[in-house]
Amino acid sequence: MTEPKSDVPAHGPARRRVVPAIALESGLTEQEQARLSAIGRVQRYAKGATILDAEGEPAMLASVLDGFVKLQKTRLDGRRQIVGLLVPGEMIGQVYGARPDFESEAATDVMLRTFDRRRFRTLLDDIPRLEHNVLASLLHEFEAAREWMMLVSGHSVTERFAGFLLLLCRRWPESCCSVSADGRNAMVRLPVSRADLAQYLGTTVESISRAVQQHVRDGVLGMRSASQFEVLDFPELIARSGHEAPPPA
Amino acid sequence: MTEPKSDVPAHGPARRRVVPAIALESGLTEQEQARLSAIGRVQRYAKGATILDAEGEPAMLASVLDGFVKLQKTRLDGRRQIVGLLVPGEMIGQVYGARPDFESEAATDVMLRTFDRRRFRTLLDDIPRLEHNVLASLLHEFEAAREWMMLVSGHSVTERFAGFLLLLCRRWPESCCSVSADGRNAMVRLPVSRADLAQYLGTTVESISRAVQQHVRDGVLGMRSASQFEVLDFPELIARSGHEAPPPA
DNA sequence: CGCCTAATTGACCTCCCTCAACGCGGGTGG
DNA sequence: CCACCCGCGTTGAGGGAGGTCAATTAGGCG
Repeated sequence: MTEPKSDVPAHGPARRRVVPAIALESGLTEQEQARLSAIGRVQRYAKGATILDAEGEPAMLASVLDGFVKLQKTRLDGRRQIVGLLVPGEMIGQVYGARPDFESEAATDVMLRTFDRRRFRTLLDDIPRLEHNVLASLLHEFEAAREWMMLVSGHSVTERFAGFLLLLCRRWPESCCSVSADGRNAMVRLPVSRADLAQYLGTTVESISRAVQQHVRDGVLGMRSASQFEVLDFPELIARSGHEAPPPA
Repeated sequence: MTEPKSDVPAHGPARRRVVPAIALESGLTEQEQARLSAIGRVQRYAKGATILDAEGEPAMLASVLDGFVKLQKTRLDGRRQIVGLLVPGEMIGQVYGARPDFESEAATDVMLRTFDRRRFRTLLDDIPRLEHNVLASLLHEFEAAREWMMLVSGHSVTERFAGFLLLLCRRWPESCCSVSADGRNAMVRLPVSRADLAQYLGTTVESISRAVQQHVRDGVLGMRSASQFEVLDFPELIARSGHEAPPPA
């Protein structure tokens, strides 16, 4: 259960966990689960919808059930800086700190479980195991934040795009499909537009396009459609991302 | 105690907390503190020393007592990418996850309290309050990571350098001194070399130098020595960092 | 006083951001 | 059924920020 044993070689065979399925409920008694459910509501947001405003009171907490959510901050000049992409299992909103911090926006259609922040904290005091689960979720998010940092600080756009594809495979394997036996190639579907991608990677649509075509020309990627790629050479793609290869164990 | 009431207006009067002094011991009983002390050892590392290797077994955990520690990852091309700077109160090493993840290196001379990881986790199960403190420390680190991300993704080098100075004042006020009454100017001491700074900001020593001279020419900064700056115009420096102004409350 | 390292400055060149044009598909209305 | 349009992706030309290499200057220490 902690190792979903996916057949997707999230760059390289079986790296890390794939979809964490960190659930707030795990390990809770029936009664505790009931208390948690009592204050939670499942809500859906359409792609592009703002979930939490940076200014608004952070009265809500939410756990991502499906889809992904971008965390961003608006700069003085109006540009939006993405600081992270939340995948299922991660939490939106400051559980402890009161500061609103970042805006969260639905990057795709998403499904959330929302909680009243005050009530959730009460529960947190009552149920140590819940605090433990929150901590686990937080750690996961933390790790993701560092990965994200490695990604956006990759130097060339080509590098960042390669890194993004790999990140996608590793953290969101459902958008990756049909990997060949030798693990050298796979199909990847980009769930976002070029414009979004440009924003994520801190660049422009034009540069994204050029980076993609570069990879295609070099035979690392094949393109079925604008959002459907075939990875033709995994090792080369990894090399181009500039990151460490996964532990060859 | 949680509000050290520093007279340093960490860019703008009294923003957030200044030095958190998050201690693992806080709120523990005498006996619990004794158990914690029993497995901890105070250790010193000279500037530049490697504390934890990315490859080595993560058998050790540590809490930073003094100085600061850089978290970094080595890229394929040998360049080192800094993903964070740990200040006193924060923890090194994965408390839960087993993955070594990042190398940690002493950015200045540092003093740590180190723990055997296995024993620490045992303690964690026994003392819920300790887990709570770890969580608090982690949250702090998390927040710092996002701030760091905002910093390094600032677009021009000039912007990033301005942001770094402000971050330094906010998170490490001891390196900032003698702020004038109106809060417009202050002395700031850079605790690191240009080479380190370049690494932190993802750029080169030359570009750092040019950025500094730019600020000096424009009258935003004065330079007493290579590592001693006088902030002549705080508001302008903040504006140049490209970040939101601190809440003007 | 001479050495060594850190910091600065200059010249050059690459990458990518900007502005602009163009191709393509999918709708809608005639 | 076809013409048109509009959003999206791609391509091209030009310029600016900054990385790279190299030379010069300023500080610390024997």
